[in-house]
Formats: sequence, C-alpha cells, structure tokens
Amino acid sequence: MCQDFTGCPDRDGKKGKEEMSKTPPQKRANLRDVATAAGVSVATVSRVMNAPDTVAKKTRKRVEEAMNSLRWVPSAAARAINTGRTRFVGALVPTLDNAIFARFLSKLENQLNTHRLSLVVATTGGDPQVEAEKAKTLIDIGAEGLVVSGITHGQALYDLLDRSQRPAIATSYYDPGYVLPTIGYDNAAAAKLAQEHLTGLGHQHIAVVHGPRLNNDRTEARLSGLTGSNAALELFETEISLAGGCNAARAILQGTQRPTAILCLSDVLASGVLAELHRRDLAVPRDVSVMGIDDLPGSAHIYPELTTVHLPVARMGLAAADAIAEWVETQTVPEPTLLEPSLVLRKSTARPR
Amino acid sequence: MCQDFTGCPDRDGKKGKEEMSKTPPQKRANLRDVATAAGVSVATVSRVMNAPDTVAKKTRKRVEEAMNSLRWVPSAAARAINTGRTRFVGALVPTLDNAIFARFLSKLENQLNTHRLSLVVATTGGDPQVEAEKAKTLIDIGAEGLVVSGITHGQALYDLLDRSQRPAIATSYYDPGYVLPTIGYDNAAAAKLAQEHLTGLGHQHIAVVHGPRLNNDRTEARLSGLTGSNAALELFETEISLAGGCNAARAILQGTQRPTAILCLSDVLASGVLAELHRRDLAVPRDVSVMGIDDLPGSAHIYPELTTVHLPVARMGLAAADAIAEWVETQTVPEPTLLEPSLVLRKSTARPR
DNA sequence: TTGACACATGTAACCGGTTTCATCAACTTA
DNA sequence: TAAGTTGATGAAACCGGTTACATGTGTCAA
Repeated sequence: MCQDFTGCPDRDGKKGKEEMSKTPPQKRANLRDVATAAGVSVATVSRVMNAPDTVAKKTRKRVEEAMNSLRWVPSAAARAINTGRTRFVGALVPTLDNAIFARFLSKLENQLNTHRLSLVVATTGGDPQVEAEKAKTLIDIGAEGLVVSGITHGQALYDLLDRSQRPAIATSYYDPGYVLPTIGYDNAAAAKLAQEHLTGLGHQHIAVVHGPRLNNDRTEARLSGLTGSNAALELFETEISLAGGCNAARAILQGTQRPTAILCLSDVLASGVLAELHRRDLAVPRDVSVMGIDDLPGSAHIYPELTTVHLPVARMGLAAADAIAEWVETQTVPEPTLLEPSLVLRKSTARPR
Repeated sequence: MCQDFTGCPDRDGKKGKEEMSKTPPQKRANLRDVATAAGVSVATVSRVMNAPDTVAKKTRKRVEEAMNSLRWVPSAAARAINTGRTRFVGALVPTLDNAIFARFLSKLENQLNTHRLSLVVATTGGDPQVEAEKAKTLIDIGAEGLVVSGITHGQALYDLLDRSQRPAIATSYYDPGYVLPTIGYDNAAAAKLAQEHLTGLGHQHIAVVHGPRLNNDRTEARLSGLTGSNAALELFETEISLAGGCNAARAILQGTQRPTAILCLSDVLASGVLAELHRRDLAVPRDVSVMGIDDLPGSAHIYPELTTVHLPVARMGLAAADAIAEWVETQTVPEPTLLEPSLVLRKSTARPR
C-alpha cells in the first residue's frame, strides 16, 4: 500500500506493507484540514482552486503550500455534488474488435478532451439487453450523457433515457426522424455507392457478404440500399471478422457459378475474402472483383489495395463529441448530422472477364 | 430538451424546446422528496436502495412507488461522497488503432464489470506527457485506480500516483522489480522465441521490423531479446500500422542483399510486410519467411496464415481487471503476474532456400 | 473628513445521499 | 406477566466540497 516513487523506476526492495510508523495511519486530508493548516477559511481554499485571481497572492501561496504539505487531493464526488458535473460521458459500442469502432472511439475521446470531458467505454456485443444494462450502469456512476451506436435499442434503454433525462445521441446512422439526434452516414446510400460502382463496371452477378442482421440496423440498412439494381445478388451472412470473411468466401466458391464480384459490407470482411481468394489462387481483380465498405486505415495498404466506400468515422467522432458536449453544457439538443460517404477507387475491382 | 420515448423509435414531430407547461420546470427530485412523498424518513428510502430486506414489504412498495412517480434518479456523486467509491477505474493506452490494445481493453472492461466497475479509456499516443495529463484528469474525475501500459512513464505520473495514493498497475510488460505491480509478458522472451524459431529453421540473415523505440519499452524489450544469436540482424524502424509494414518491406527490398526472413515485432507490421511482398510478387514463405509477434485474431486467417508468437492479451485483460479490482476493494497490492507467450506455428515461415 | 466602492476573506447554508444510534412496537420465552 | 429479543423506522450527524452573503479593510474622490 505504501508506494514510494522516488528513485523510479526501480523499487528499492519491497517494503513491508504494514509499516508507516512515523505518521499515524492519518486518513486523507480534506478542504478544512487545508484551511486550518493555511490559517484561512474553506472558502478561500476553494477559491484558490476555482478562482485563483480573486485571492491575494500571498494568501494563495500559503494555501498552496498547505495543500502540498498535506498532500491534499480534492474529492471528485464532493466537487460533482455541488457543480452537478461529473465531467464524463459514456459510449456504448457493439465491439472494440472491429477497427471501425476503435477508430471512432479514439477520435471521440480525443475531441471530448477538448471539452474537458472523459469517456467511459462499454461494449455490448450487439445485444440490446446488455446495452440497456450497461447504459444503466453508466448513468448510475454518473455519466452526463451517452453515445450509442445505431438506432435499434431495447425499450429498457429508452425508458432509462426518458427517466434519467440524460442527453444521448446515436451514431453510425443517420435518421432525422429518430427519437435521438443521429450523427452518422446513410448506410443504405453507402451500400448503393458500392453496388453502383460494381454494376457500372458491368458486374451482373454479385455476392454480398454481410454481418449478422439480428439487431444490427447498420447491416440491415446497407442491405436495403442494394435494391433497385438488375444485377443478381447473392447474400452471404457471416460473422464480422477476418475469419468470417474467409468462411463467406469459401461458401461463395462452393456455389455452382462463381460471381464476378464480391461486395463486402465491411472492410474486415473484404480482407478475409481476399485472404481466402489468395489461398485458392484466385487473382483479384482479374478473376473476381472485391469491394468493401468502411475504408479502414489499413485498407489502402493490403494487397490488392481495397476499393471501398469511405465512411467518415473520424469526423463522426469529432461531431459526436462536440454535439454531446454542447448538449451537456448548454442543454441544446443537437441537430441530426449527415456525413457523406464517398467512393474510394483502388485496385481490387475491374470489369468482369 | 424534453424527450418522449413512448412510441419509439419514431419521433412524433419535433417538439418545441421551451414548452413543458403543466409541470412547472420542477427540478430533479431528491431523496427527501421521495421520503416525503412516501411518508417515511430518508433513512428508509436509502434502505430501500441498499438493504431492501430490512424494510417492511409494505413500506418498501410505497417507497418504490414514490420513486417511480417522482422519476427519481439517484445522484452518483452523492452516493460516491459517502461510500468513497466511484465505481470506475481508468485505463491509459497508447492507441486504440492497434488491435492488440483494443482487444485488451475489451476484455478488461468486461471483466471489470463482474466487479461492478466501469472503465474510462484514455489514449496517450505513446507520449508520457500526454499520459501524465490524462492520468491527472482521470484521478480528477474520480477514477479509483489506473491501468497503464508498459513501465516507461513521466515523473509527473509517478508524482500523481504517489500523491493521490491511487492503485495502479502496469500491463503489457513483466518486471517484478518495478514500482508498480506489473501484469504482462516478457517481451524479450517473446522476441527470442520468434527469433529462435527462425534461426532454428536455418535463417542467418534476418530483417527485424519494429515500431518506434522512443518511449516504447515494449519495442525496446523485444529488441533486447534478440541478442545472443549468430544470425545477422538488420533493423528497420517504422510506424506501427499496415502502412508502416509496407514501408519497411520496401526498405528491406531496396537493400543489396535480401534477407531470408523478416521478423516483425508486431502482427500489424507483418500484415503490412506480407501485403507489400505480394505486391512485389514475392511468395511467402517460399521466397522469404515472415513472422510476427502478437497473434491478433485475424492473423490466423490472412494469407499466408501468419506464424507468430501469441501474447495472451485476453488473459492479461482478465488478470488486470481482477488485480485492480481487488486492490481497490481490499487494499491488497497484487503480485506481479507473468503470462507466458507461446509460439504459434502457421504457414508464413519455412527453411531458407 | 467622509462616504462610496473595490477587494480580500470569512460564515454558514447547501448539495444529496449514507450511516450510527435511539426508539418503539411486536414477539418470544420463562 | 415481566424481561429479553428481534425487526422496522426515524432523527440527526456526516461526507467534502461550493457559493451566497456578510464583514472588514484600504483607496479615492468630493
């Protein structure tokens, strides 16, 4: 328990845990202790923290010295109870294992910091019930607001938000009619963009590889964007991972007639498909075109460089951070924000032979 | 501001923001309001929350009804100030963009949940100064403990930990002599494992691709594990990403004599290297062997299946969660824990030709 | 000299819970 | 029936800060 950090980083022999003799077990100092030590009132100490320039320089110095010698650390809870601010918000994402969410969270966290807000992260595994439970926990520990993924949620979550009256925004999806403000892209449009690129190249038989539809509105929306084409679409559902992509590719190649293009609704799936195609000695895009959606940072560098649809998750992270921060701080409900996906032409697609 | 979640998920026309006429702006109910409404004392209401079975069933019901009709939501700060527990800890990682950290955090978060703890995540970009600042923020908002990566940190972080007396453990590294308890693997041993596999196959000229050494003890340790071999080692430093791997591969192929094996100190780097080799029409492992360290979930499925050293980050997540939870709850400083890396033989290495 | 005013500081209420201890009724048990 | 328990509840202190308001001092213009 007693840590001694002088002379880091090496520990000068493990110390017994029960010593600490000179200074009696002395519990943590509080504001009044500091005030007493500095010979001022608690108000003055508080001012030294929150409005330093309203305190005489000499007094301030004395207080600061007292703080240091008592090794005072302010209580977050005590501050929060008065200010009404805990200075953190929560984010609920299906998984961290898909780089797209990791990337989003990373930007979200950084931008939140500019608003002096921290980020509590919780993963749901895509299960609305788990999501609702974790959301409850986040509210319980004091999250000032929530950032959720998509627009498909359990009633329990809506009830929670309603009752707690906490700000919450939905991301990775755009739907101005949704109960919560959405900040995201039009998943259907993104898929359409991809499909049109393929049909534009002349592909008439396209395999579509997608993640689980259950409780996943992003997948569902992307699939819905695929209607209204005269190309034959064959759907392959799989787990969203490299392994999932491999499996899908195997299933595709097992079919009677090989499609001329494979449209993957996530870049990871495309990576898996590419790997499996290599394994089967099929060349991309010569033998078959492969396309993704997401545009992960790595997608530009795999072989072959993946043609995909860029989803602006980094910008989404920034926008979501700004939106939730403003809502939390000024009670202003943000407007839904549409972020445009864009086609990124690289080397994994070509005309069918 | 007024949310109405009945009839989700569609919003019945955006409501004006300034209405809310019937019930006057009525600020949030607190414990006393509930107590008054239920005709009991605050103590009883508190008991209904924390020790339901010490309250008469009839009373409890009455209180619960009052809670509901007043839509009472307990204040996290008020609870925390009394219990001394905020029920969350913080984690500081260099980045989320490397899947290895995402995976670790994912497990960490889940396991923390079993201890009724949430996780605040902060990324440092590998900069000790940023790390110290973010750590300060985490302590400031009330993190009960910290989980950091590696053993290279700024003095400011040590000072903070010392002063705040918060539990903190270091991960991704094992060093029983370190000031903080470490939970991780022996990075040097992991690298040695990889190198010995390659030399065992007969490789005498090995290119080593690694991430930045600056402030990165994991990289440094892995490099240090590479001594004591009679094979010629050529070092290539690059950014840890697919793109970085590609760049390194390019640099390697530019050399006068091509190495027979490429040892990448991270799987992502290996993926990048593999992509670039494909691009240059070099076959792996026929023309050159490639090996990684990490064993990301995807590494088993790329082409060719990557031979690598498995780092037990999932187990590390569990162990770190249990350790910090116990420390926080029982003031027991955890013992340093060594997790063994293991060689995973797959298809990207072979004897040199 | 005096009254107005800015500035520095202190007093005490307050935030919204938890918890100790006292109280009192009902139930055993002899 | 008296004494001892047990169970349910309430009164009030307490946690550690913030802040409205009061107070006191020194400066400056009239």
